[in-house]
Amino acid sequence: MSNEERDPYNHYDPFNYSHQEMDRSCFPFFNDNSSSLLQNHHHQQVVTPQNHQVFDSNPSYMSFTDCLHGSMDYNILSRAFDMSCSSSEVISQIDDGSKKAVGESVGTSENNNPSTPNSSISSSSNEAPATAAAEEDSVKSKKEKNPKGSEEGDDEDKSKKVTKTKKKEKRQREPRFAFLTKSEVDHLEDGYRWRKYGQKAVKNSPYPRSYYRCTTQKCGVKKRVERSYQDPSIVITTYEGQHNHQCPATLRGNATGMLSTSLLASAASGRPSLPHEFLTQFLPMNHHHHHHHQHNQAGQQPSNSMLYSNLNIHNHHQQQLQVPPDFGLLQDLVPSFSHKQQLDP
DNA sequence: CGCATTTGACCAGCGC
DNA sequence: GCGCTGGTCAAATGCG
Repeated sequence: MSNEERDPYNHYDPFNYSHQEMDRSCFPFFNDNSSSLLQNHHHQQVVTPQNHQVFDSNPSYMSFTDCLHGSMDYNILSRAFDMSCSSSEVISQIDDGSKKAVGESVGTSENNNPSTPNSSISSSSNEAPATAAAEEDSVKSKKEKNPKGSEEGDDEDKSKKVTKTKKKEKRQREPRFAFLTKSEVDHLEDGYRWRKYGQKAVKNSPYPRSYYRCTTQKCGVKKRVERSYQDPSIVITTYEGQHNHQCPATLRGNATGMLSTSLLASAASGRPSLPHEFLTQFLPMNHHHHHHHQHNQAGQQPSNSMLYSNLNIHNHHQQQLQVPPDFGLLQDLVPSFSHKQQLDP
């Protein structure tokens, strides 16, 4: 009780992304009519952000923006963002830094792949190889309750301890970013295959939050999907981690794929960090009108509308947008995303 | 039969 | 230390 009152983020904070740093960037989505992949939506709203408060933040944190800038040609991005979008409108896109001490126990995506502890993922992020191991450990400790993990039962105790220690130092999680989408369906098609692994009720919200994991073997990307309780027409999707594989939809070879490919290529030329993730995630998202029905309870292909965007790109120094306490109110968020603070001198 | 979802239990972090 | 909360696990179940 007092809990909520005290915590300014509590009214919202659907993903508790960083109670600290958060990069709230919005950007125009790939919205190119020319790319047949996108069906034009009649009511496309493009909102611009506003009410942004900018904070200078800790150096260890790399904002989404920074990543973008650092690893890829801005022109490409700009161009991409210039295109108009498909059936859904991105209302806002929020980048969450990697930090996060919040109640995320394990959270990191890699830990899902005990089979490939040091998968490509680890190399791409700020995490050391040891990290993966640590996560693996943590998983093990968790599993101790079930008898099946007989493999290395001996190490369990050991693992537990180690886990604890490592966990402490680690604490860093995969960078995440979220965006709001106006959609009737909860789980939007984004070209990847996801398996739902959990669902929880969201505090103060009648809508549950669903947890998904990329089904690709070595890929540990996760995403959370929930509907805004403030505006039920808005779906909040949070991605975490980076895919270490191609988007299945892309492989099919379509316009979107091409687009994504080129973008990815540029991304690859630099740091394979967030941008990559970002792009791989979003691009496919726009062509989801493609049948490719998924195991989605909302199998219908809807009229999602991506609203949103605003990419704050600052090359000079690390600039982060931290979400002000009231950011939590979606109500504020959405409508007020009408302009974003321009930091440019 | 294989894979995805459902769902209650479990766990870790945090505030009190 | 306790309770709350978010996140995850995994058995059961559903579905093609």
